[in-house]
Amino acid sequence: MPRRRKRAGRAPTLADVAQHAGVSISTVSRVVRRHADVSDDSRQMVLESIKELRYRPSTIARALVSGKSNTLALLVSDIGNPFYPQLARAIERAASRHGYALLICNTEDSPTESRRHLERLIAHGVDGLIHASVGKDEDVLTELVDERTPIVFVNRRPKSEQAHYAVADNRDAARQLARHILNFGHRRTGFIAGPNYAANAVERREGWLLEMETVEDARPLVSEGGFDAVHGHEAMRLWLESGQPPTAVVGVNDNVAVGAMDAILAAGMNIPEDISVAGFDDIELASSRILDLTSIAYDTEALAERSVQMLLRAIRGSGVEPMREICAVQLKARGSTGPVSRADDAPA
Amino acid sequence: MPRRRKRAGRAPTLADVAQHAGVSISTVSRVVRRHADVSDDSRQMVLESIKELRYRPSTIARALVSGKSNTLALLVSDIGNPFYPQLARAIERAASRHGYALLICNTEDSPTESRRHLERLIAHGVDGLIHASVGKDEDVLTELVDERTPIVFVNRRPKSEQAHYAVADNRDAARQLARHILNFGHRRTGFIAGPNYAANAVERREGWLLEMETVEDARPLVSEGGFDAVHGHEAMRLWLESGQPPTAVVGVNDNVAVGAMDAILAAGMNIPEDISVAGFDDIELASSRILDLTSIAYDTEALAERSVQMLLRAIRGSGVEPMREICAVQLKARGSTGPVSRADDAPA
DNA sequence: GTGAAAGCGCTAACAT
DNA sequence: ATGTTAGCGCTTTCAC
Repeated sequence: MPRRRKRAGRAPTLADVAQHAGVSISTVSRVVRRHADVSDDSRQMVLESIKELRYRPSTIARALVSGKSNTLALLVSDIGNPFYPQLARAIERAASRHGYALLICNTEDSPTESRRHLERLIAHGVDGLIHASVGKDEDVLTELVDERTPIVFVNRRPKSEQAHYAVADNRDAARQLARHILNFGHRRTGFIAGPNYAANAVERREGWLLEMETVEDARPLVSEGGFDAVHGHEAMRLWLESGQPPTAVVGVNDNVAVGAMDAILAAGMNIPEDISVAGFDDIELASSRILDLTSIAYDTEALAERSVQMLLRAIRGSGVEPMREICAVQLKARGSTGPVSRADDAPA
Repeated sequence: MPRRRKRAGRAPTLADVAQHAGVSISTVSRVVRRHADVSDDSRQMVLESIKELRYRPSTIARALVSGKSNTLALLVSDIGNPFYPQLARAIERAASRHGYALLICNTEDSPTESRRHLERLIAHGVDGLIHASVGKDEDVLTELVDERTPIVFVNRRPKSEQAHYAVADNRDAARQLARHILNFGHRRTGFIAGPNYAANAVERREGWLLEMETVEDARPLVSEGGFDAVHGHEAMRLWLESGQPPTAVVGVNDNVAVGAMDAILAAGMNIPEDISVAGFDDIELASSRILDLTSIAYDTEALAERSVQMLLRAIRGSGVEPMREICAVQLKARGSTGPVSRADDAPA
C-alpha cells in the first residue's frame, strides 16, 4: 500500500532521467524534443525512465534558454461583461490550436491595473499580447511594451497607425441597427452611449447618428454613459422622467440595454409596445425569450482566430507591416424591437 | 527625435545594469531585492542605471532559481457561466493582494481539457491550484498533481478526505429555497438537477428533497440535466407537455432557471402567476427587473479570500491538516416566486 | 559593503 | 548516434 511512489521534494530533471536510463542528458533532451538521431534502443529506455520517474520538462527552464514562453496574454476590460468570456474562450481555443497557452487578465479599464498586469506579463516573458481592454491605457502600453513583445488589439481600434488589430465594423453595425429601428417608424430615438475614451463606443454612436441623419424628421437623442447596466438604467430613467421619452432606445452594449429595459419595466411600460430596445454584442441571454433582445452579433470566433494568427505572425517575423482585419457583424432582429404603436410622430 | 532609446533585441539583464553602474552583479541583485548591505552610493547608481536601461527582473530566471513562480492557477468549468467570472475576479483580487498572479483556465468540464491545463500549469511551475471545475476530473487530478503543487477546491466538495476546500452549504441553501417555495403553498414542485458527477448539484438536490419530505403532501419531481439553459428549457418543456406541470420549479443554477423561464413563456404561461421559478448563484442579471429571479446568493468574496488563504498556507507549510471552510449563503426572494394561484393542491 | 562563483533545468552548438 | 560543454538571468553561499 504505497502512499506515494516518488519521494517527495525535488521534481525529476533531465539529469535524473539520464542517470536512470543510463544515457546522457542530451539524449534524453533529444527524445523529449522528438529530435531524430536517437537509436530506438535509447529512445525506449528513456521513454520508460520518463514514465517511471514521472518526468515533466520544465517550461521555465525552457523559457529561460529559448527566450520564448509559448504563452500569450489577453487583457480584457471586464470579465464580468458576458461578451468577454465568450471572446476569451474563443481566443483560448485559437491559441491552444497553435500550441500556445493563454493568460487572461482583467484590467477593469484602469490604467493602473493595466500597468500592473503588463509589468507582470512582460517579466513573465509572455510572447505576445492581445489587448481587448477598451481604452484609457494606450499611454501605459506604449510606455511599457516594446517590439520584443508584439501586441494585437481586438475589438478595439487603436490610435496608433502602426498597430495590428482585428475589429468589427462598429460603424456599419450601428447603421444597420439604426436602419432597423427607422424602418419600424421610430423617429424620436435614444442612444445610450459608452464613454468617449472607448473607440468602440464612439464608432457605434457615430454610425447611429450617421444613419439617423439620412431621415429628415428623425430626432436622435444621445446620453453619455458607461458600459454597465446601471448606466443604461439611469439614462433611461431620466428620459422617462422627461415626459417625452424616445420610442426606441439602443444601448452601446447589451448590458446597457438590459439596464434600460429594467427602467422601462420599472416605469410600468412595455417592450416593445411602448418602447423598443436593442443593444450590441448579442450576449447569450439576448436570444432567450426572456430578454428576446435585438442585438448585433459579432463573429467572436473570427475575431479570435484572426487576432491570434496576426499575433503569431508578429512574433515570428518582427517588424512586419501593420495588419488589420475587419470582421463581419450580423443584426439579430428579435422581439424587443417593433413598430411605433402610440400616437406619435411616425406612421404606424 | 530618437525612435527608441534602447537598441532593440535582448532585454537588459542584471549584468547589463551592473556594467552600466560600475558595480558587481550581486550588488545590483541586492538593490533589486531591497536587501540591506548596500551603500547609499551604490544603491543610487544602480537605481539610476535600472531606470535608464529600463531593466525589469526576469520572473522566469527567478522562478528557475527559486522554484517558486508566485503564480496561482484557477480552473473553472465554464467561463461562460456568469457565476465563474464573478468568482474568478474575486480570486484574482485576493491573489493579487497576497502578491500572486492568477492564471485562469477553462476546463469545459472535460477531463481531457483538465489534463491539458494541468500538465501545462505544472510545467509552468505554478505554486498552487484552485479548482472550481465541477467534476469528473478528480482522477486526473490525483494522477497529475502531487504534494509539490498544493490544491484547494472551491465551490466543490472533493471526494478525498485529505483535500482542502472552501464551499457553500449547498444543502442548507437548497432547504432554504425549498422552504420558501413551500411557504407559498406549492406542493407539486420540480427540481431541475445538474449532472450526478457534480457534488454541488447532488447536494442541492438532496437538500431540496430533504425539505420537501418535511411536508406530508409535497410531491417533488426531479429532472436530471446539466448546467446549461438548454437543459432547463428542455426539462421544463417536458413537464409542460405532461399536462400536469409543477407549480414551482427550481433550477440547479440560474442558467438552468433561465432556460425554464424561457420554456414557460414559450408556452404562453406567466411567472410567477402560473409557475414560480428560482435558481442558485444569484447571477448579476437575477436582480434585474427583467429576470427578477429568486435565487441563492453565495459569498464569492469570502469563498475567494478563504480559498486563497488556505492555498497560501498549504504552499508555505507543506503537509498541513486538511482545511475546510463553509461559507454563508443568502436567499434572495424576488418576483419570480409567488403563491399558488390556480385551482391546485394547496391553500391559496 | 562588495564581488566571485556555483548552480537552477534546459537547449544548442560542438565534439566524438 | 551519443556525449560534453557553455550558457540563459537570476539567487545564494562564501570570500574578501
